Amino acid sequence: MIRRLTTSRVETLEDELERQVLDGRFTPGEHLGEIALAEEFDVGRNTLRAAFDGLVRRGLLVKSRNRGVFVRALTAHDLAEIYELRTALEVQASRILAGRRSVPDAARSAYAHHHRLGPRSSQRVVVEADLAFHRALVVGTGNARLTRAHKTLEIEILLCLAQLVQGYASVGQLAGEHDALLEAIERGDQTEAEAVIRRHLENATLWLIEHATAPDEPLYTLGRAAPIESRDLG
Amino acid sequence: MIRRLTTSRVETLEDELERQVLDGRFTPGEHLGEIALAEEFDVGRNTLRAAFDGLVRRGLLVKSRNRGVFVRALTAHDLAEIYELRTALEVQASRILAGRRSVPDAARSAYAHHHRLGPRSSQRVVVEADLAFHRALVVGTGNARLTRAHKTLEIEILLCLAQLVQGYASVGQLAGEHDALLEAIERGDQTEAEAVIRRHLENATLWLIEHATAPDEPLYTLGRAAPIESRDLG
DNA sequence: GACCTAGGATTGTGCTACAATCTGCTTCAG
DNA sequence: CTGAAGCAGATTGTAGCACAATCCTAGGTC
Repeated sequence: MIRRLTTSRVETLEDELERQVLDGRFTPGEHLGEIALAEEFDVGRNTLRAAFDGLVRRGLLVKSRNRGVFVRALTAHDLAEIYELRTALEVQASRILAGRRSVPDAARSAYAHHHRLGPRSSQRVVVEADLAFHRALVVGTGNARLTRAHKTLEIEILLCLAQLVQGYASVGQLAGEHDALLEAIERGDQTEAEAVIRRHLENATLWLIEHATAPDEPLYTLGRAAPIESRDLG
Repeated sequence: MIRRLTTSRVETLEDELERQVLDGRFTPGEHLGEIALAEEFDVGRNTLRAAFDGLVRRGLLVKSRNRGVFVRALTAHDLAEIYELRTALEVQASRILAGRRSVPDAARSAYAHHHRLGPRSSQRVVVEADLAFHRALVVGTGNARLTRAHKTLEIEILLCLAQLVQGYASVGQLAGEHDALLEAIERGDQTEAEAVIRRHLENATLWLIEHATAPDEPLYTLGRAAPIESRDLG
């Protein structure tokens, strides 16, 4: 794989903004002004706008013509949508892997790492370990498009966790289900693998929605209201 | 649903470029120069670049730093990837619909429209009718993210058809399988619905790959070679 | 209280300038 | 003749300005 030696200003900015949004620097629905931010990051307005575009397409921001971009405010409904799509992707990945009877090495080590975590680990670490396991399954298929779609979802999941859910399922519960999945894949049992991952994600959905703090409607901030519709998710 | 009254220049340009690429104005791998195209469409370089960005993220173009954008050259491998992802999405959609025992009205009328086509219909019409049926299923779930992902794939499928497959499966074959799917959804039989759509798409994949003209490697045009890697699909 | 209007603020778009980088050609050593 | 090094031209990357288009708010009128 060929890698570029330099990264463009836009990409750097995009990553930095993503980090700040996921870290909760901005409140959900907050308006991001071009001029102030371009000045803060010391980039041109063009560059900032390009970075905005990227984050809009990744679902972290929403854009409203002539009003600017806003931090996406997610709802329990979004959570449900995200997990439906996630289920679609991971079911397919599990079936593909089971069809080959091959558990990716990365998935095995991600499983071990996750399983090793104790109850004292921070939520951040647990979440990342859990996601890493699931990611490894998808990446293991070798399908770049499947992987890209999953990556987009991961980011949205992190945004959900930042905005409307605190806490996370216990390591023990998750690891048990992960184990069952790996076992089914190893046996080449596609039907069972699908059933296991489906149940696993359904459990996760129920848990998350139950622990979601926000109602079904987004929380608007004072001042400018977040837009109703964005072009790419409408 | 709220719609904007005006469309931005970037969006217009993006749609126009998409149309031209799918219509085969450019050859796969062809380099698109900023200055010439900005002049042709009578827009600023900024605007054109924004449109490029959109098409890159939609997978129609690939971008290479300091070299510009190129028309994406698809291969049989891409075709396989696309259909794996498509299967993931449509399986999930079928299951959701079967879980509700509800066939969307749009799917029913799309089915009727497609079924009504004769052997004299142009390929373009048949393809669009077939896609419309599948699209209706996904849209019918009401999941905007599922829908968005599917829409992206539709565009890539059209690009595949333009670049490396001629012809299309017969209406009779497809309609029969569509009918079986609707029937399973109506009965609320999730397992059967999944099995039917899986088989249907697998058949389609095999047919397409068999009829693909290009080998597994992309065809490069003379002059500037298309880039190896793009950021979003790497 | 509902509606209309003016003003201020922000984004949308085009243009120019210059830096960064890639590509291809020329040159030169072996 | 082959291949590496370096130079020159062309294209993209980024910043900054100017002005048009649009939106939001506030204030006034009925």
